[in-house]
Amino acid sequence: MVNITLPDGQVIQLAKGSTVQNVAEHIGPGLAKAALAGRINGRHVDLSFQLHEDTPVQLVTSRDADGLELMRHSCAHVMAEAICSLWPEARLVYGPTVQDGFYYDIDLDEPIRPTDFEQIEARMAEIVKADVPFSRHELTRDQAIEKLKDDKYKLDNVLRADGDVISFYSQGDGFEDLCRGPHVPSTGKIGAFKVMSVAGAYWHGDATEKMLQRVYGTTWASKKELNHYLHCLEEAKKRDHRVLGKQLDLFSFSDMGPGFAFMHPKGMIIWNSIVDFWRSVHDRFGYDEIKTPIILNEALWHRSGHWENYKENMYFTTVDEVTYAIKPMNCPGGCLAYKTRQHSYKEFPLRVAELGLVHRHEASGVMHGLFRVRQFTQDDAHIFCTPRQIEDEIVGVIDLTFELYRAFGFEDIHIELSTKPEKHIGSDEIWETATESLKKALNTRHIDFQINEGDGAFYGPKIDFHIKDCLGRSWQLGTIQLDFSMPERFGLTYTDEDNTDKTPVMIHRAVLGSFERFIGIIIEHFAGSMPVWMSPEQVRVLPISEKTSDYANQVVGQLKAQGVRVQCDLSNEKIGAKIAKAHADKLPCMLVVGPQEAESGHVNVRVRGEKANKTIDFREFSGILGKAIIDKSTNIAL
RNA sequence: GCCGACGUAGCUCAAUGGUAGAGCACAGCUUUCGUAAAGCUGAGGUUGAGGGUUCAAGUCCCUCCGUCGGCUCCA
Repeated sequence: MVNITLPDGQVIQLAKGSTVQNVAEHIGPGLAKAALAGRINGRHVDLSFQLHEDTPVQLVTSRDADGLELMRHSCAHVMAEAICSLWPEARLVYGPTVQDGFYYDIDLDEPIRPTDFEQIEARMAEIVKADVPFSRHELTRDQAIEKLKDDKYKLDNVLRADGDVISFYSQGDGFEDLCRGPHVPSTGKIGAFKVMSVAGAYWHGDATEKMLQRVYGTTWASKKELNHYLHCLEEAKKRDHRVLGKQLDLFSFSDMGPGFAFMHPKGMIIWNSIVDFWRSVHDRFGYDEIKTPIILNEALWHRSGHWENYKENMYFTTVDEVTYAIKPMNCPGGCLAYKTRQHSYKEFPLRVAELGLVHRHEASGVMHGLFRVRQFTQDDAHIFCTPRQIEDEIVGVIDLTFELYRAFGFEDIHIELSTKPEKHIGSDEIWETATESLKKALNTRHIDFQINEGDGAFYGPKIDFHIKDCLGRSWQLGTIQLDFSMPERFGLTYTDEDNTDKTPVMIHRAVLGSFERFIGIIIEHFAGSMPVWMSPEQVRVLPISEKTSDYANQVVGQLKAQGVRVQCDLSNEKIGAKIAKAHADKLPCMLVVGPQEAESGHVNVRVRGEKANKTIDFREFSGILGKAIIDKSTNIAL
């Protein structure tokens, strides 16, 4: 007999060699049916796994996150079988699960097209309906290598696998695939699935290797959950900043300049609102602001090291037989500005911000709305300080960063610290101190962080800030990088207390990262419904008919005098149509006015997203609106 | 840059190789209206660009440009 400890502490006794499935059956018929796999000390095992010694066992069902993952993994095998039966020459490479689904990389010269998905799904449905068991058999490493010697991809997988036991899974009798497992007990246990897309992917993610076809699919425990997922995808599409940017007339792109955004008047209001706020915070944190040229002599970029390391991404131009570079970064210009006069330790730390417009020639396939462009504005700053000031300065940047993020409602902030890479400059000692000061600064603020060993820039360690938006997607925004190279290369100096010239430490930092990208992120985060303070149009006055035009204009005039961005809808439309239009434009607030309101000096307020409306005195409304703007409220609360 | 798909009116989309259409938006007129889209009329196009096949190309073929989904890269 073996003693099986269940998660609730209960111990059951079963015959030696009983399977995990037997455990489920012992607990109850419902669980026996729902069980997909077992978990022993954190390791997943098949239901057919035999228990030979006392052990804790947990059962996994489709209601567990990892149960769903197993189901997806098994579904990947089913899709692989379907594809192999439709294209016998297809060679399987690698088929893992990913967020919300799975993919399978396939080497097949004939392209799989979206129109083929239906056929693949139909074949998959047959396999699932047949409800054939997944069965595991094991070989030793050597046996597996011998078996797979003619299969370049699977052989590679075996060579990369850990352990001496290599397992294979087959479903039914025809299809077999190298796989660590475990799997759901049979194909019938796979829930609702859908083939989603196909795209190219390099083998091993290496651009010099062959391009494979990566077929993406998704699996859910039920049809209902699958539909919910597909619905969510539709919803996410509606808040896509590229869609909203067009719909709300915020920005555009032209064939005449791929990757170069055109910001429209409404987009510029959002932009300038952020800049105003950004300036006020930087002013409070003791920053100066400069602006350096966009085009500078090529020689500067040789000195900075960009020529060697970044030339492929830079734009160049020649005027009067002199070659210039369009700046991809602001730091060299910042160094030139620093060098225009002497500096003393007494003026340190010197915090110099720059909303710098940079150009980077990104590969054509990577552009993506405002998220990835070829021209963007960095909210950059360079802090020149002494080594002893590093820690305090980092703490200051962290505080400033959190303050800015929180103003936009980003509370879920994740931080990563990247340390010395193999290819680096500067002594180990200085790397050690620098990394320690970054760590200490984070600890001072009691901030948890993840360490990415060896991921730092070649010139210094860095901290990256990632935020999560309302859909739970993660975005890297800010970065703080210590630099020991640039001040040296540019011969930057300051006079220290002992009257000797020393090289300052340079801290590069960006908080929002790129204005373009940040605006894209907040558009998606707020689904286009911008908080009142940065809403392009804060209030729209909607007169019931022309009879109330005068009063409406009077209300508009008073709000304008108060500095509110307000418009009046004098179109020849019924009030319902005006309201619908204002909703479509995602106005934070609309004021319906008719003879009744005109008579009493009231306004009927409708707040974005709410069906209810309320008639209040205009002065009262004006106060509420003013407070919502100052407080940076997402919506107006009556 | 690589793989695949796509590109029709301002926007969203139709059109077995056979006369390019609809809805919304826009303009004019009617209506002057009380809370999520009134009615009529009108204007709007070298179907991304350039070649080719064909009696005939939005549709088939080639090249280029751009967009989308990924890969690689990255703010």
